[in-house]
Amino acid sequence: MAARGSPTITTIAEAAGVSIASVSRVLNGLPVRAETERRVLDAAGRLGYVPNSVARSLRSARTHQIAFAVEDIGNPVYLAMLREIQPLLKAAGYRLVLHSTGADTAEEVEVLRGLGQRYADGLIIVPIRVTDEHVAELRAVEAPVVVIGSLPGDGLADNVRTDSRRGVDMALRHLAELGRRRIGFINGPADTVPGGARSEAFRAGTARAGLTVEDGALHEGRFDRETGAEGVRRMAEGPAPMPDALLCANDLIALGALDALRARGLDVPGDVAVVGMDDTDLAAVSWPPLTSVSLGSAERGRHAARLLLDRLDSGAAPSAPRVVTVEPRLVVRASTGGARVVDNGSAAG
Amino acid sequence: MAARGSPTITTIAEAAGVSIASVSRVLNGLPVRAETERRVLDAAGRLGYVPNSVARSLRSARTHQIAFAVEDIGNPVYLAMLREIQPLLKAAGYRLVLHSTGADTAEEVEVLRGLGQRYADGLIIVPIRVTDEHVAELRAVEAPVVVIGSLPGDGLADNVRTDSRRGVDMALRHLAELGRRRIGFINGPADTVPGGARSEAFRAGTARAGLTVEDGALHEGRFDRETGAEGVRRMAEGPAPMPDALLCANDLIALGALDALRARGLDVPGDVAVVGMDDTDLAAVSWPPLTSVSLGSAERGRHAARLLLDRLDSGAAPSAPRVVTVEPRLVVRASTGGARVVDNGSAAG
DNA sequence: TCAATCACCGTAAACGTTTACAGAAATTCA
DNA sequence: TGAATTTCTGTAAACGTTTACGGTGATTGA
Repeated sequence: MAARGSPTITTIAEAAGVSIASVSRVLNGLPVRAETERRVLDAAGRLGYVPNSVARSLRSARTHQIAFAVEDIGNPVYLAMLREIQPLLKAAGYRLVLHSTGADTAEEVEVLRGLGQRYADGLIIVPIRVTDEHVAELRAVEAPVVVIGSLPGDGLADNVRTDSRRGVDMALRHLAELGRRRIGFINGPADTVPGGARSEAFRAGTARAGLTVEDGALHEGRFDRETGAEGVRRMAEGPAPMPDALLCANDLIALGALDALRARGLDVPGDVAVVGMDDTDLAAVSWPPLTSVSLGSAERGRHAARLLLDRLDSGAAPSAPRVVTVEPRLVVRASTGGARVVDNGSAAG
Repeated sequence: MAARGSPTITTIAEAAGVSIASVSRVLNGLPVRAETERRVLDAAGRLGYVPNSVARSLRSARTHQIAFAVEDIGNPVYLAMLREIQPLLKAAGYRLVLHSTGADTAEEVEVLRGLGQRYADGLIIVPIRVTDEHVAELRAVEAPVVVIGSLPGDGLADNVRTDSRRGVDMALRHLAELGRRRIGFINGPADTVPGGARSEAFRAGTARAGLTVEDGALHEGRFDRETGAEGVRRMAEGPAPMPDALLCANDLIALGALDALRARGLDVPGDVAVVGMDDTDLAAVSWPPLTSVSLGSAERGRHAARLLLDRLDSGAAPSAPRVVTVEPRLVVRASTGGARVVDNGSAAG
């Protein structure tokens, strides 16, 4: 048969005058006679043979692909994770399949279910919500999954979390030290994983610090700039006195707040101190530079990748799911005062 | 045989009391008797059957995956492309495999070569340099490839370009209208695709406008913030008078320049007007907001995805490679004056 | 020199699909 | 009712690998 299309192991075998088994052995470094090896390598080189990864995957039940699923890869938090995950996977010989699921919870579940097609050996997912369906699929799925963001029940899957409560406390303590007492809070949707955690953390933190927070100093919207601006507008135009500090549930919200404050002629940090969360690249770029609670996005990504690779590579020992918690840090910039100190929070309870 | 592991088409066939061919037919919507369909769907549902995509790919020689390769996905330009590409691919039923190659040219070539493994049906690549090896691989590769960024020879591959020269001209014209005459230029590496194009465009544009550019008003470094700051430092400390306008080869450089100008007490745009390139999200966030030449990153991504999907889906007609050129736009913000006008350049020659 | 051992190699089966082909069953028509 | 036609179904081959198994030829030891 004349060689049509790309050469396969069969083409090489014919060209080298050996069997396909010998070709495979040479290609996989199994012991063969020197002469055989020479002829196979020669033929393979001459014909430009490249092994077909699909056939390999079918035979070996390993795709050497790992999926990473987030709501929106444009979000700097997920991007920071991706930037850590990608090189680790590459170094371990895995390709990365990227899913941007969008805000629709059903799509996340769809990704989980899609793993059944076995196009990937494992999955790292950052769910925006965790529904019963998520839980059911997590139980059912066979491939290893690492979830970033707190999971409800124990033992569902490997889990990388962050300590939102601790992070919020660090921000509140910092503001308290600056003498701020009227703290406002602008949040994204409270029914999401991060929105819920941060709202709860704010409630708990202010309560513990003995601060009373008026209703007018709370605003809930989305995790975007408009929400930050809208929150400031409501607070400024409402009956209550303007807060002297704002905690924003992410940096985008904080940027929107900065814009709106500037537009109203309010000085930051003079009139209002502003703290963001996530410490994305934007925080360093904005003006004034934004104090932000780092929730260790990059670190969470790194841990997730490590956990998954561990499960995949070190035998198939189905050990119990592990939980890793990443410590938050407060990165102080000009939006709360001039000091450029990094408080790693190591002394907190 | 008891069903071990996930159910396959064989498991379903046994459970339904039909042949594997019938199962396949039902699953693919080919005509079968109503009774057969019922039994197969029933068994499949009961056992939670999910087709194995690897086996499908092997049989059909279609992976339904498309690779996207860039130097660094953290770069907002590539991110903007990705955000357009991803949903288009998803809608067309393709998964996205992401490669971040790093600055190493050899890795880009490796990605091209890797396509021979047939893990993807096509590739969109944004080369940072185009070497002879790139060209050779592009000729050799069988799967369709779309290159973003100008290719040297014609007909190598589908190609999406931007008109850097035109974009630079728009910026220069804008600065000229503001009365600026001493234009400085801070570039990234001139031996990269974008660096080369932008350097060339600046040379041509200033020549055409009859502007003389002194050596001291040129700086070349990397495409990062430090380079912007360093460029400003050199110009300010050099013997020549400080330029009254700076064109920066991307927004990151421009942000670094803004920082350095502020640090030296120079007013933007009063003393120095600053223009960035790429019009990334950062431009809108910075202070002052940055006038920037949009090179249509999102649009380029969209075109690339369309070209590729076209080739993949509309028959295997191996038509001649196509070239799409995206028009630049100047987005005017405060860093060159207060006006908030978008000049879409439709009147330019 | 002959048997026992060893190194290497080829045949064939398997991974989970899709599909060509031929045969069986159902339907149509006279 | 019987033949001709149509519709449906099952068997087997194929996609490109890896690998168990058995066989061949060379090498060793007496």
